[in-house]
Formats: sequence, structure tokens, C-alpha cells
Amino acid sequence: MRRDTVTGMTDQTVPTTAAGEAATARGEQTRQLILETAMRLFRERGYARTTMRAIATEAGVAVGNAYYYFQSKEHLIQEFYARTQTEHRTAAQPVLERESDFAARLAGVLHAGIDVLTPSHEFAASFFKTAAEPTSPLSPFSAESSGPREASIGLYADVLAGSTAKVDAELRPQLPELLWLAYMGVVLFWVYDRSPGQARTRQLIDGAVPLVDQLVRLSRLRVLRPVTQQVVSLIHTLRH
Amino acid sequence: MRRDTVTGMTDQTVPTTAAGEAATARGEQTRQLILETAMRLFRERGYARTTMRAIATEAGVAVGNAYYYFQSKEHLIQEFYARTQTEHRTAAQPVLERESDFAARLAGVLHAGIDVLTPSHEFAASFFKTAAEPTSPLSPFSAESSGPREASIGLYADVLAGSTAKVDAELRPQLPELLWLAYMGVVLFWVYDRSPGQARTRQLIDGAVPLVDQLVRLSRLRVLRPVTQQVVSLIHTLRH
DNA sequence: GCTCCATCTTGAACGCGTTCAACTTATGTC
DNA sequence: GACATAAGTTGAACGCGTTCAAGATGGAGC
Repeated sequence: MRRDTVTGMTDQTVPTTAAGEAATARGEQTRQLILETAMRLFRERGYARTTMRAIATEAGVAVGNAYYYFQSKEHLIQEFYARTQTEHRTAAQPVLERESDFAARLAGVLHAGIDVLTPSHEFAASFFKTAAEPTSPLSPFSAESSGPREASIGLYADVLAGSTAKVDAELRPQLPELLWLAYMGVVLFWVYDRSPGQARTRQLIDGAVPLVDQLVRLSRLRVLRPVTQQVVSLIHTLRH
Repeated sequence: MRRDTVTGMTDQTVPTTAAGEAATARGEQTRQLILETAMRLFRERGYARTTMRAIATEAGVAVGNAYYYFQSKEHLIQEFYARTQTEHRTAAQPVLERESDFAARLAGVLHAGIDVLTPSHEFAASFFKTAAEPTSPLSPFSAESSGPREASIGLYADVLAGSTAKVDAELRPQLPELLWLAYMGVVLFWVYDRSPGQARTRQLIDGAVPLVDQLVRLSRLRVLRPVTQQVVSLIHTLRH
């Protein structure tokens, strides 16, 4: 059974047995071996300088074998997404348990996200272009990325839910996704950030969080209600 | 003399004569021929399906010759930037001459930008990933794109300068670049927009412009001054 | 033990972007 | 006109991601 992504989705082009999840021990072992080798080489040499031949050789298999388990070199990255997302959740947990202030929770979760990404900055930048392509399965907006995406949005739902923040009733249901979008913006900035240790990104978070916090507070204010409603209605329009 | 970009920048790796601009008639002719052929094929077949061999063959030259004039296949796209920018300016001119209301000017210029891009939607999406890579010379933030970028920011400076809008004094000097950034956001949305005729992008513009307009107005309001100042100071911090 | 068949594995081959040493053409100098 | 040098041109070759026909493996049913 040809497996597609780390989410365990079945490849529609090769529908054999119905039990797509039932991977044999032999296959799963090779799959993991190739994956670990690839992740190691990506970190060691960067994405572009790691060839499929090198991955296969180091893993002790044939090139074609790697393509039996992964549709393309790009698909090897999907594993990176899933891992990063899981690590983000773990790293954010203490903050979510400790803090109740909205701004503190948001800042903590954003910083935790960058903490997790930091060791992979160079690597992330080199494959970012792949993720940026709209038609790519690696796009954060793609159907194939829906697993990690939903999980990530859930994280920001928790940021809001566990906080003492008072939010405009109409805005509240939209806010988690908006916060996730803001997180995507931070990641985008981070990828482009050439400052040592990506210090600028930290400044962006520390500067933008109080701003978001204030805007959320002000969303209930009379002068801003029309603007708030405009934002909400724009979101509805765009979502169809 | 090996030419680098459409901006006429000299390739530092091959510094021969000082007069880098003095291209001979023969060379310039071949260069234009390759360029026209490439642009035609890109539009006909899309970026990915157009091979350098096909470009060379159709232009009646050798593959290596194309690489004499253009560092890479990607560099052929830089021409697309420059042309698009020029067309955008032209398409926006009537609006800038006619309207004095800020919101009308901004909406007009944004719509003009999408008007110009529309015929290239498929093509743009396919090479977008290239432009998205931070290290790519095609990134809108790169030094090599500074020409078109500055011109584009200038367009938004005109949007503001010719309008009757009253803007917070501290915010005003930052606004053109912020508007350009918003335009980049619109283009990003447009690239991902799968709705027929990219109707969603039009809705985004029509929905977001009044919002921006209101925020700009409110920037002078007492309750929002702190937020405005925060925004301005954040920009300053991030700019170094 | 034998057969069958899905699963897994192989590596040569393909088309791509890109490079480069060799060659040809044009331009200026005496 | 002859020479020197810069500008322009060539196409075979390289390394890459990817494909695919062919073969090997291992467990289920008898």
C-alpha cells in the first residue's frame, strides 16, 4: 500500500486494499528509516544540497524505494510540519497552564512557536518557497495540510478560551483563525528575518502582541464597533 | 558584457569594461528575441512547462546563449516584474488624476494592480514559489527587486499625497510603505484565489479599503493615539 | 512444501536547468 | 589588410528529481 502523507491519508491513485492504515512491519520500518535519514541530512546540509540519491544511499536503499514511500522530495517535508506542530503544542503547554492574561498567553504561544522553529531556520527558509506555491500540497492552506493547520488553529482557540479577555461577541468566533493567520504572518517575517538569532522576529512579537491585545479590547468600544463589524462581515464574505 | 537584470545592473562576477551599459546592437537584439520568446511561451504553456531548450529552439539560438544573457530561468521573470509595474502605473494614472478621496484612490489603484495581473494569474501562481524564497533575487524584498519595489511604493505615496485624507503626523511618513505591504497582501491573496475571475480578491479590496480608510481616520482620535504610536514605534524598531 | 499475489525493492533511463571549453564573429589599431 | 581582443555563440556534458519495467520477498491458503 502506497502511503501518502504522515497523516496516514491513502493515496487515491493506488487504491488497493481498503485497510490503508494496516502498514506491514517491514514497510513501516523502511519508511521510518528513510524519513529519519532525510531529516538528518536536511538539518546537516540544508534542503537543496540534500539529494534524493544521498538520502537513499545513506539509508541503504535504492532511490526508487524512497519514491515508493514518498511521492516527492517535497513530501518528505510534511513530516517536518507535523513534528513542528506537536512540539509547538508541547512547548506552549506550560504557558497556557500558567497564564490567564490574554496578551501573556498570546505572546507565550507565539514565542514558543519561534522557539521550536529556530533550530531549523536555514532549512525552513530553503524549502519555504515550496510551501508558498498555492498548488503545493505543502501550502499551509492546502487540504493535505489541514491536519496540522486545524491543530494549530486549535492552539489559538485555547489561547482565547483560557484567557480572561473580554471580546466582542461577533468577533470572538473568528478570532482563533485570525490569530493563526497572524501567526502565519510572524512565521513569514521570521523566514525573511536575517537579524542575528532572528531577534527582529522577537521584537515583532513583543511589539505586535500588546497592539493586538488593545485592538481586541477596543473592539467592544462604541467608536470601533462599526469597524469590528466590518472586519467580521469581510471575513464572512471571503469565506463564502 | 554579461548583463544581469532588466534594471541594467552589471554582473559583478564578470567585470570587464567599465561601461556596462554600452550593449552592442547585436547583443541587445538577441537578448530581446530570447526575452520575447520566453514571455510568449510562459503565457502559452505556463512557467513550469516551458523549458529552456524550448525557449532556445523557438528563438533560434543555442541553450547556452540564453544563459549568456540571463543568469537563470528565474531571471527571465524579472522582466515580468518590471513590465507589470509599468503597466500598473499606467492603469492607475486616470484614477489618480480623477479622484481626490483617499478611499477611492486606494481602491482604484489596488483594482488597477489586479487588472494588470489578471491575464497572468496561472503563470503568476506557478512562479510565485520562486519569488517567495527569501534568498531569491526575485523576492519582492530583495535588493535586485528594489527598482520595481521603490516604484510601487511611490505609487502609494501618490495615492496619499494627492488625497484629501487627514492622517496622523507620525503615521503619515510610514503610510506609503504600509499601503504597499497591504498591496503585497492583496497580491498574495490573489495568487491563492481560486474563485472564478478571482472575484474574492475584488471583494477583499472592496471590503478592506473602507476599513483601512476608517483606521487611518481614527488614527488621529484620542483613544487610538496610543495604538497609532505603538504601530509607528514598532515599524521603527523593526526597521532598525 | 507449493503456489499465488500483494508488497516491497531495484537501478537504468528520462527530461530538466545549468555549465563550460571551444569556437565564431565583430570591432578597433597600426 | 593583418592582427588582437572583446563580444557573442555553440552543444555536449553534468547532476538533479523523478519514473517504471522488472525482479525479489514473504505470508496466506491448500
